[in-house]
Amino acid sequence: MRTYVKDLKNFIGETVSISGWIDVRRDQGKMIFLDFRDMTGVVQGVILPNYTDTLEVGKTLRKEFAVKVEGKVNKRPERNIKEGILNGELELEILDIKVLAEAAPLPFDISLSGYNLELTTELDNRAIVLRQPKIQAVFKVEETVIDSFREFMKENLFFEFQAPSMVPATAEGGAEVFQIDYFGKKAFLSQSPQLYKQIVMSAFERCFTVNKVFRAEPSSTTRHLTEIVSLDAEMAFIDSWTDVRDMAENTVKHILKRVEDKNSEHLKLLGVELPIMIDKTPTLSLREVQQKIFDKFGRDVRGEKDTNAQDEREICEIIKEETGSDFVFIYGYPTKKKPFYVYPNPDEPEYNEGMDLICRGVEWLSGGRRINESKQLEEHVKLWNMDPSKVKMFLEAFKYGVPPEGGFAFGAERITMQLLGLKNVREACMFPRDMNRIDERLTDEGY
RNA sequence: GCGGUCGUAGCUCAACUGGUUAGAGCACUCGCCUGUCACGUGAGAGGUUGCCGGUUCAAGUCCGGUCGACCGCGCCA
Repeated sequence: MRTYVKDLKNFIGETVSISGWIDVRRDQGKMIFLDFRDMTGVVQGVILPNYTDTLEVGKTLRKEFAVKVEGKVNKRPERNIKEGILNGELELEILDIKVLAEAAPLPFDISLSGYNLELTTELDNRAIVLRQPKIQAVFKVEETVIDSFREFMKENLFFEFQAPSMVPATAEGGAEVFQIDYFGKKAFLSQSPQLYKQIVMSAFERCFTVNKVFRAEPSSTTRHLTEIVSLDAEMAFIDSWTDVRDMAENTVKHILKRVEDKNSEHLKLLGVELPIMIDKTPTLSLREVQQKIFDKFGRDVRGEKDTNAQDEREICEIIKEETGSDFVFIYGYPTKKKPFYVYPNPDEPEYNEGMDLICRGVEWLSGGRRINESKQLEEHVKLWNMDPSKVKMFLEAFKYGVPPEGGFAFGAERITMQLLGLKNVREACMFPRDMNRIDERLTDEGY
């Protein structure tokens, strides 16, 4: 019967069997200390001087050997108690060790304190690095982000569906897409489930999807990947785009709360403070944002059709100072600058009711109200120079009574990156794909 | 795609304005060590300084090219 390392405190005085990896070996000559790590934690084991056979085995053990250990759970002598760590008050008196698998010498230090790699080394050695506690912490936080998104959506009666990854034509026209050979014909990898979630919304009222999307942007930056996890939501029967904003805000709030609750140990390990979302997240129009940047920094971006990276950093700085919020919603972009389905403000049709949520200078989420009227939608398709036959199924959905609606989407990797203050989105993605890497580095000669 | 910075041991880094045999920590190998917890300690092994060419009495260091990395911008959600 296997005992998990985290439960050892319930077995003081008893003999147990644990399985795990050797974290560290500290060889004292006549006695050997071994730290064992399983998925639940770490415990110190000791081979005492009178176990001569086991000591022989102990001499041959190295880091990361997978082992099965029989031992007696003892309270530590008073002077050897380590405060504040798991199993600091106990240790395992090792009776027998069976090697399940030997490990080659590690190419670098993966211990908690010794780990220090360049990003490219980290990615070139992903399989090994995944054993490092801080790296594991990042992905456990990401797991919570995705779980809690799903959880909040379901609490609010959103229906989860699976969006397709292979699509017939570019959905929005904007971003670059990957073309695939589809039985000798052209198909594409989906860059967004946008049109599908609107179709599903038209029948299910509220829906969401967690799925992979692909972008062939030739963008080599700290926040672009070619394959990302998109968290998408869409809801019908809204009164205003602000209903969508509120839902987005509450979703993010829920995610922050869950991460705080479930990952406190991981956050501590990574030494990060979560961004602060105040009760009512400040909401500004694009023009208000540009005016504020002008007033504060004297940099005139008034009249620009969108925010750039510097604008986003500066407006976050201003809002943080004014309100304490790390988040800000920006709405009211030039209609022509956004996709065809975004709803134009009826009072001022050259501006739309699309919105972005910016946090600490980086975009987290985008969304807004969509056009729900069939005729207006068809007009926009023409105005955007799109071929109506390419979005036939989409347009059809809107012919049969679709109420005012909207939605939002965000990237799981970017959120994780931002939550944890990571400098590069690749750190928030277990197997990142970018222009120069698909697990292996891509070169002109190979692959 | 453009610009900046960089490329030295398995990993992380050092080597002042060009100047002896390119160093350190960790990891690795062989010893010593009965309370360590990043154990300590003695010794050893490990390098075509990314690659190609050039300048110079002399190049890790300077120049040109090339490949690669990181950062910023552009593009993009």
